[in-house]
Amino acid sequence: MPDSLSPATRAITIRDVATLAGVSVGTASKALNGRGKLRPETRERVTSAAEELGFRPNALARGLLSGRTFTVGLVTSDSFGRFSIPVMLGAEDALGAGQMSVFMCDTRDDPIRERHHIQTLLARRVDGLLVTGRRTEPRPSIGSDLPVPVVYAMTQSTSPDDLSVIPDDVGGGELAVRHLLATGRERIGHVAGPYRFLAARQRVAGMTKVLEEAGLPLAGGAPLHGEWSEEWGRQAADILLRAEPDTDAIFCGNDQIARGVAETVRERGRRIPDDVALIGFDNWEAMALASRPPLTTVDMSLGEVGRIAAEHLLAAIAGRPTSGGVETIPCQLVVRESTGPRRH
Amino acid sequence: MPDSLSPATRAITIRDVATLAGVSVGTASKALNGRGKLRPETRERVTSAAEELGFRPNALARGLLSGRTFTVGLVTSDSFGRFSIPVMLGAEDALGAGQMSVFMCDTRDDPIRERHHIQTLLARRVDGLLVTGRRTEPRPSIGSDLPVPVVYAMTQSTSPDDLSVIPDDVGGGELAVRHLLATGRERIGHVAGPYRFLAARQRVAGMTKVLEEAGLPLAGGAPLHGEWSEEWGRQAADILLRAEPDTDAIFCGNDQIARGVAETVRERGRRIPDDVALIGFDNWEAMALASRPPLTTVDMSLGEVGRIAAEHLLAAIAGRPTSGGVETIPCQLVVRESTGPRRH
DNA sequence: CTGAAAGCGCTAACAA
DNA sequence: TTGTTAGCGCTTTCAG
Repeated sequence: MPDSLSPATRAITIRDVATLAGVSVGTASKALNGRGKLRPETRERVTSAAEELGFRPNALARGLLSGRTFTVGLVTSDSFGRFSIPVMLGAEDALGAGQMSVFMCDTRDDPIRERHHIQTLLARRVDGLLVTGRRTEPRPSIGSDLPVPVVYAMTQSTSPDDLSVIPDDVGGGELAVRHLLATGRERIGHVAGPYRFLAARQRVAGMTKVLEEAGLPLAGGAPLHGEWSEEWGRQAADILLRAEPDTDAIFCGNDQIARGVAETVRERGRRIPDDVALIGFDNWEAMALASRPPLTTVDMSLGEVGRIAAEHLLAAIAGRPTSGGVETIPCQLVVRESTGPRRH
Repeated sequence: MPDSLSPATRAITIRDVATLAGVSVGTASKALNGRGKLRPETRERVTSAAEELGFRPNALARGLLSGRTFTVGLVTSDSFGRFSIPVMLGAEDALGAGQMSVFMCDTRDDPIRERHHIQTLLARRVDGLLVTGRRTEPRPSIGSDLPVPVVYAMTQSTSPDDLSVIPDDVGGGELAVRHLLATGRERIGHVAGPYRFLAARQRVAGMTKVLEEAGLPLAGGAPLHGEWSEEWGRQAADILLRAEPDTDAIFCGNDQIARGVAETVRERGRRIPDDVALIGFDNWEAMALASRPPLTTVDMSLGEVGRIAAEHLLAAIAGRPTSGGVETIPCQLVVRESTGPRRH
């Protein structure tokens, strides 16, 4: 029975190309890879034969031979969520430039699944692994004796031997408050995310540092910790404005909180930013732009986090490993209409 | 010089296992794969040798030999966006169950990049391709003579020979309006997304069908088309309520529009849902839950879309292809507080 | 029941 | 300059 119609036709091999060009496979290989000494005309014959047949070398065979597959595994515990996606895009960018393909695996926060995925990826002989997460909290290392380099992005390993790349939340907090100070605010409050989040605590730390340098107290005395939600923003704004009616700026733990705060501030008849300036965190555009007014916010440069992590991984794969430790990527201030000078 | 410390040590091969077990590689292979007839004791010796060495068969070698790699390529033009992600998760679910690993590629909407990614994936000998998008609009086929099966998810191919799986937007529109009718509404308006989106037009079609069946006119006479934004929702609600002050329900093209509509409705002193019921589309939880009140909405079951598409792909890979055409996946109504009976 | 050998598609030595 | 050969790690005949 003949190999029927279309989708089952055998793939083109270099032997087909060699035959069509009237040379041996070895010669064809050299011609296609620009190796060795060949008569230009021969090279040309092979090239066009390959072109004509639509030849694409079998990556499996190459990988088997060379020990390099030009693939990396991207293991995420964030179910491709809001934070890991920009990280992945940045990583894909850097890896794509290096001709690497990416295996994506979602662990659903399950250590068993994680181990299984890593085993599978190693069996596929990936050249390296990128581990991403949703939170910057330290997590257990995926292993210290793996046969390929590993870089953590948007999450950090508890092991100091591993390399982790995360956003600089402390710096982000500093950036936010410096901006508020620069626009003349002096009674600044802070509505934070849950205390159990490292990111929330670090943003507080950055803020505190800048306020202390400026010799200013925090409006309300202490940061208000709650959920990362608009609802919490609404509640907290109520609490804060009741306790400190002359608050003239509020730094919010994320954009959702900021949006909730904005609603309450407006409902209480204060103008933004004329009476109260507002700054968020994350630069989640769907939130920040739809808020009234659009939010000034801190962007964590997640694409950069992914890109840098991927570049470290590529370097390690190329035999130039970065030593272990945590690398933080600076945040960027994105100024919109919710901050500006006071107007009475 | 000895093979130094950890990360560069050669991977374990089946030959190592065979040697340790004191058998030939052929025997080891049979033992590990449960093939042929072996003395149980031999099988056991091999198994534990493999265990001891932490042997993982080289997937490249297997793929080279068998012609099956147990990988698929997932090509997205949505930059891992809000719509393609749930689709991918659903797909990964189905594929993972089939022991398939997934190569992720983002085309950034660039046909050149797309072709390049597909070539690369084919060179890697993926067993199949999944193409996803952000819009349900027909798009050019990625090719009719590819050596592997292809399924489109959350986007459709212009070619009737290709299989596409998309959400049933018409049905979603019907679902929404039927729910409004069931809660006793009779003056229903519609704030839609941009007319250039197929999804927007299909939701209108579903709505129209149900209203006609019920013999009711559309409040405002025609759907109001605009951007998929809160801002448009605010504007459109103003227009609609001015033109038809006794509107008692508004079906919105998506959750962002609904949220904008909600704000305006409240600002104009109407209660939701007592005076005006509101229903959104997408079930984007960050939006739908933060809206006041939380939005009843239509969920497109994107996870299902991805899962079903992946299952068709697996079936095709297994030699049982589904014939070409478009398969639509039903939407689900998610009832929250923005709809309910009228109360005067 | 087990071992030896061939071969998947490719590249790199070595011969011619 | 080109062809031949060996071998990457594995599975699968086919002998023993």
